[in-house]
Amino acid sequence: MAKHKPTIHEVAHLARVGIGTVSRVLNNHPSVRPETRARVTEAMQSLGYSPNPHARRVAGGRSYTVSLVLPVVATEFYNRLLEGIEQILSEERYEIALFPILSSSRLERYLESHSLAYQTDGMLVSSQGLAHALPGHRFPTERPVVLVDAYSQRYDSVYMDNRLGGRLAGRHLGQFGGSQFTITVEEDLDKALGYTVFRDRVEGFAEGLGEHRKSLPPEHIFTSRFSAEGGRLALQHFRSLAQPPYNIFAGADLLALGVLEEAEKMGLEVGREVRVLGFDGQPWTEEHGLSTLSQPIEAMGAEATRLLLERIHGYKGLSKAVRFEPTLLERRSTKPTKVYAD
Amino acid sequence: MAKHKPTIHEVAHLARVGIGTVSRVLNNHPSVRPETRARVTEAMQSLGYSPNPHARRVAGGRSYTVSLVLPVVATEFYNRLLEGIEQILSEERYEIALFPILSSSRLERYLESHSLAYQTDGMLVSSQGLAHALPGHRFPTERPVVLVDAYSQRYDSVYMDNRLGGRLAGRHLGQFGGSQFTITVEEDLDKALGYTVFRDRVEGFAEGLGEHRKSLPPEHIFTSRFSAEGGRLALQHFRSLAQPPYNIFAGADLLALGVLEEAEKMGLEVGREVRVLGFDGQPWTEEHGLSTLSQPIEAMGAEATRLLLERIHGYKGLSKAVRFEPTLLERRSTKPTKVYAD
DNA sequence: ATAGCGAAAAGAAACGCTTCCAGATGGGTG
DNA sequence: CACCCATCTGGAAGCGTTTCTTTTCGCTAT
Repeated sequence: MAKHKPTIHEVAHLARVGIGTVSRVLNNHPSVRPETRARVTEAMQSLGYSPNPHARRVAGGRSYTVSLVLPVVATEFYNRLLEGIEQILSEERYEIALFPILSSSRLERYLESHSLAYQTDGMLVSSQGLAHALPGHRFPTERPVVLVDAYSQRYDSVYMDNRLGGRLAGRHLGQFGGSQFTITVEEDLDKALGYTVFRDRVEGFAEGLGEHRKSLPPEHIFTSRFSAEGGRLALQHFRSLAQPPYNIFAGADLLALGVLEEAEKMGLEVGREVRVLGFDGQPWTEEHGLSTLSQPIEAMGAEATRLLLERIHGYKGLSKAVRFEPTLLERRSTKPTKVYAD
Repeated sequence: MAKHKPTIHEVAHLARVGIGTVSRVLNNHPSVRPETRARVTEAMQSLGYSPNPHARRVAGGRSYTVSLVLPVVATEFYNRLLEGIEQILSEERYEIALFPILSSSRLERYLESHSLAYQTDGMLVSSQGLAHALPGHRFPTERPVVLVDAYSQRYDSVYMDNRLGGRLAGRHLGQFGGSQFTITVEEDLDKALGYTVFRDRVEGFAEGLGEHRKSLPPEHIFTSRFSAEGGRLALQHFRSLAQPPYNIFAGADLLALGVLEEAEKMGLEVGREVRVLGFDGQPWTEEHGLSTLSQPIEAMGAEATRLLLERIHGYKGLSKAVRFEPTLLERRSTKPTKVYAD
């Protein structure tokens, strides 16, 4: 633990080059001889040097840091999104600064133009509502902004086609006999953020069922908070409405997990008496044999990051929107028994 | 929206002073005549000037930014904690940089010494486990660190006495007739963070009941995830074990809310057949008439921040620990009917 | 050999601030 | 009235980088 962080000068001295050369190595400037570059890299290693981002920012106007503004509902969704984002950023040696929105008052604070969020090279914003809450739908910054899991005309955006996911769910579950149900999440907490995620999934589900000439009665929609226990209550409720088999499209894997737990407790056979389909494609769904609509969340985060870096590097083209599609993973929880003709 | 952010030079020019004076005004240096100070302040106002934190950091070694490392389980607890912290920081014109730990891999990344988390003037760390996970229980930084809602010998810390809270719960509910129950939260998600919060509360509860010569049978402890629905399942479960009245100590207000919801659905009278006591003292408990153990969370955050700023300003004393106590708020949900003699 | 050229490297200037030192100002004193 | 001291103020130096200009070097073409 050196008391004193090594500077570019010490690296330069040790590698017997000028400070300019060290800087060029840091910034991957092409005109450094490979042999010189190696010497500098080695010196940096041996000194444990890492560049001071504040100095870089002052001198070059770039901090090699990107802001990520996101509502933290601490779901695995954001975990995985972050995973995808950090993957790309670390490859490019960028740092990430997180700005979680926990309340709307916090949101407002982030919109003030002197906020730290704007002191970085660019912003990734993951919140539909945030983009809309702003005057003129723009952020008070000249730096690039990319929206993740949200859509805007002004900025580049990447988003998940939740409605399609719902439709796939309807097509899949619609093939089975028995009643159709769905569990959705109350948008209460997220209303400030303008979520339509779960609504889109339910609407898509109804459409998908329609392709089988089946419909979704309003009382077959159970609204819950975002928790496994919500899924358990949902199954209890459905059981009071109809006889097995139950076909249940859960708006999230976590809800589906609750359904599985409760089915087991009730002694209902999963895959026959209770069929349940989740949404998200969480890693743990596999071990539970849970069918799910897998979302390429990491890929979405990665793509957003690539778009942002492209802008940071000076790309000026028109803003574009990239759509991602969920895909169906069929597992035991919706095993297609010989019931359907085909 | 000026393209160009005003600098200290422009402020100096407009106020007809030197840059040194402007800097002194910024840093509240005493030796500036009030009249000069006013002129400078006015110039800053009219230019919309705000100092560049990166430049301040490079020049003075201080960035007026504090890191907050915390596990984001997006509970209102952290919301309120942040509230208390930001209150103090904004008074002192400090900024805050948040480092939410969403997974343990992220945790490790934050421990690397070049991480952005260490580029600030000090750290507030809210995670028991984090402090212990470190080699030698120290963070790789020379800058001050203060622990919030955690305890350590090496650093200043402020913490909540959860066991006392449980004891208060036991003393209160123990006075009533009927069976005693508690709902606790599985520590699964938080095990990496070394939570003992909920365990402490349950242990305290048993102690408090002991003062009434009552005990807490293991099967009267329901373990749930952190959700309102968990409280509903808990009440269902308790009902299968015993007749009313039920006295329920919920480890969190959110769980207690579920109990209230389910009691209403079951047609059980709250305050007589079902008595429930929450923990946290969330603002919304009042409108629900929910008794709760109120935690001075904001005060705890504020105190931690004060300790940190004190260290940043150079205080070198021995590390201290400040304990905060929950207090009982009695509301309808545990209305003491004439049942008890006193 | 030598002029000429392009590539690579050195080092000065600049980024926006803090800090320090020297200079200016003004009032009190002998 | 000269002198001294305390109080304020101006601006140069410096923080750790990037970037631009200048210098150096190693070749090729004459």
